[in-house]
Amino acid sequence: MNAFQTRPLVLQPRGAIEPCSRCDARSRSVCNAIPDTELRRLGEAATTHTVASGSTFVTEGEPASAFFNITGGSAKLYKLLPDGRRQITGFVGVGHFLGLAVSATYAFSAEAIEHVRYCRFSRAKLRALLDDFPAMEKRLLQVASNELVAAQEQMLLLGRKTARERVASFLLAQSRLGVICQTPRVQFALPMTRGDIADYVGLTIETVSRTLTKLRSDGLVDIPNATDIVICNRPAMERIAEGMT
Amino acid sequence: MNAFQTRPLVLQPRGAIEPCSRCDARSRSVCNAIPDTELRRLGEAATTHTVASGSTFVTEGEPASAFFNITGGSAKLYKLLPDGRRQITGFVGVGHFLGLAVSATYAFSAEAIEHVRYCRFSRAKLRALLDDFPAMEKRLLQVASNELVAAQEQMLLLGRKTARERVASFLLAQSRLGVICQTPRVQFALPMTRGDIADYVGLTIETVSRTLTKLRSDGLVDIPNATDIVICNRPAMERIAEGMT
DNA sequence: CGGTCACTTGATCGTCTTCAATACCAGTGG
DNA sequence: CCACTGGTATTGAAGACGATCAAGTGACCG
Repeated sequence: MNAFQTRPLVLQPRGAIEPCSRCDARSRSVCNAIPDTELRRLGEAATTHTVASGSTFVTEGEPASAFFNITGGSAKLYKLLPDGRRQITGFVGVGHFLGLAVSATYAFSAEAIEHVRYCRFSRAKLRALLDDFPAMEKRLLQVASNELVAAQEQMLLLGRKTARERVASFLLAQSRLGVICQTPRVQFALPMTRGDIADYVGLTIETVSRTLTKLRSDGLVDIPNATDIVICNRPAMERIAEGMT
Repeated sequence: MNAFQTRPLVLQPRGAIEPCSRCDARSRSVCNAIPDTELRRLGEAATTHTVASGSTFVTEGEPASAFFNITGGSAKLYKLLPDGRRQITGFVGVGHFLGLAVSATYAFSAEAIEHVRYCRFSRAKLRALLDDFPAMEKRLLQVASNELVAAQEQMLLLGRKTARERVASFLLAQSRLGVICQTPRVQFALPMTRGDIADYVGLTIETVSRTLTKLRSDGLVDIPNATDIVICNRPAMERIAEGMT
């Protein structure tokens, strides 16, 4: 289940090639708490990196030396049990901030599922930034609060929902992120594999696959290919996701 | 499963009877980010309340008008599905801070499992406090980060662990909070019911009960009565909790 | 084309749930 | 003192949902 792990390849001073002022992630990330006039400070605190799909760029249990801000692509965060069982705790995209843990080691691993670009802040430099820009700390607290709410929602899914409800909930959540076209039907892409979905919603690959085909045969979704999904009947899907069937 | 809901009974200005300087919770809560000289500010921002066991003092979906700081007793936080399925997302005790959600409504309900005392801060007053004491905001961010780590651990439990592993993990986590006596054996109390435990670890009451008796017959725990637990073999329990059986 | 990989589909199995009965304990009132 | 009650926990038997094991399909790529 775990792809062969490679290390990040590129490493450059942040401001050199792609200043924060032109960053795709800025509008969606905590960085927008820092005023335009101070963007150089921000740029100088970070280094940019890119990793290929399948690369692990954060490893659970290793010393938590830095924080990360995703500026391109998407990744999965996960925890492992010693025998290899895996729980994906979240998928993260552009603008997401990683590694806030207070403890000395990372509590999760992160692996790119698409080519990922990110900024890396050492603990010390982020600390200095936060001290100078309390607004950024406020934003981080907001972000963390929202993630906590999402985590509780996911606990409800993992602890109490059926396979059908889990898959429906997952599809709806994904549809809210990356919509491709929005007629009455809502189409969007699933950048992750069935195995990733399974490890996220606490099922097996086979059950995810079977559940998707069942949803299709029930006329609730369309699956033009393995990576694209169309929700044909959103209200019905929402009822399913909440267990109201 | 949900007890009849009553409303909080007592409501008094915080400083009037029990100043923050003598608060049991202070050392364990975010309040300790506020210097002694400013404690009056803190006291005036809050009102104190007490609720009996079984009372719901935060309700999912209602307008999120305030934040809470537990100063006595313990409570459970949970989410419900429309058909009554319940997921307890956490048990909280003295010093715990509740209600950080950014959204307009509470994302969870809170019900006392022992007689609970708490301080209530209106959003506006907490906002003012945080603006004046950035150290408190820093502490909140730390707390939120730690809770996020705990939430991920719980996702691993709910998504990937067996019944035996879940119960063992739960007992170990509880043992780290309220130890009564610590010989080689570790005894502690479980203030919550079997039903609460079940809804926390994503099982049924029956499975929790059966699993506990199995752990006892395996000589791993002792169960002098329904509310007390003794872990007889902690290393073995830790291996079980991590799936290394 | 052969190989790999992701996905799908089928058949069987096992863990946990469900349903049901019983035990237990504290509180209440005859 | 004891029967009665309501809530909680334990235990047993049967059943279901999802896991596991296994085979087959299709896309992509050297």
